[in-house]
Amino acid sequence: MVSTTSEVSAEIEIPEEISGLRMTRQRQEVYRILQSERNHPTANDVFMRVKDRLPNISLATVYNCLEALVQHGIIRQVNFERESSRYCPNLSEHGHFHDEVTGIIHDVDFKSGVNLADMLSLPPGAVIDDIEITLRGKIAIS
Amino acid sequence: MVSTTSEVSAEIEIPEEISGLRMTRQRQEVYRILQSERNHPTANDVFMRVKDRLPNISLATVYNCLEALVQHGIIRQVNFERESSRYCPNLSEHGHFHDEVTGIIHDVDFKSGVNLADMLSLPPGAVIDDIEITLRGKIAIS
DNA sequence: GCCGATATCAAGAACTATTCCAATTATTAC
DNA sequence: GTAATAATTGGAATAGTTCTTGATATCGGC
Repeated sequence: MVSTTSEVSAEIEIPEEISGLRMTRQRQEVYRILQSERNHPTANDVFMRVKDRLPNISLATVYNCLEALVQHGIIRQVNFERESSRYCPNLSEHGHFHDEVTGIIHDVDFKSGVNLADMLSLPPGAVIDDIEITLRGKIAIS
Repeated sequence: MVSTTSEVSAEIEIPEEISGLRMTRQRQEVYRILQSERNHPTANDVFMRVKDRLPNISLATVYNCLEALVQHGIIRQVNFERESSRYCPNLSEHGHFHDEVTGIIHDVDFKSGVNLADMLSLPPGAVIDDIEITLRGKIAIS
């Protein structure tokens, strides 16, 4: 049994397997939290929230689950400076704006037609596998 | 006495104070290493190299020096994933290309006339203080 | 040049995020 | 149902960095 309609609000159905990864109960719940709270939580944030539903889960398992989900391309791991890693279910290519005042992290999409690699003087022969863009700043009061 | 011409090759003259920071012997030597070896070394790399000239320096002092230099805008701290921080004397706005095969980090300049913020759908009112661009990939054999 | 105030340094302990390990439990394939 | 495999747990271990404390060096005023 995966879930019933009698459970808490906004239930998200998660299949038993995603891109070859067996979705155990723990992985489902970890994934569900990332889906419902798009706050870019840390492993510890996820751990504290997932305990409501799986009181016996360990932090190591949360790390394992997050790693498995990242490895299978189901979520993304995001790092700011040397702070704790954060996790993000938004798979579209995007950057992150880190509000220095509130600490909130906003996803930032590229405007259509933008190809970032064209803007850069890359070393000759460079083949890009991944791009990461992080902005830090404030949001002016309007 | 800061240095003499009899010392090792490619001596770099460093003033006694840079942007309000007192340049102690330790800070000078740390800075000198960053200037002469543009490898984006880690704190530990710097520590090992600086011991040639200051055998009694401690790792904590290297961290302190690097922090002071970063805080005064004399060098930049660069982070990849959650690896050790690396340090970089290149103050011009630039990104980093991380070669996954060799581990070498290449500075990547923006092509002239590019304003990155224009390419992004930022949250309304966002004021950017800092942009960080990291690319990961390989360099194709030519 | 001397003296108190301040800044820096050194050494090691402490801290934190993360990973590793060994034992247990769950799941799958047959 | 059983053996093989994979996942989970809890605690120990690790690595990078920061903190603490006492010693040392530097600065500003006299």
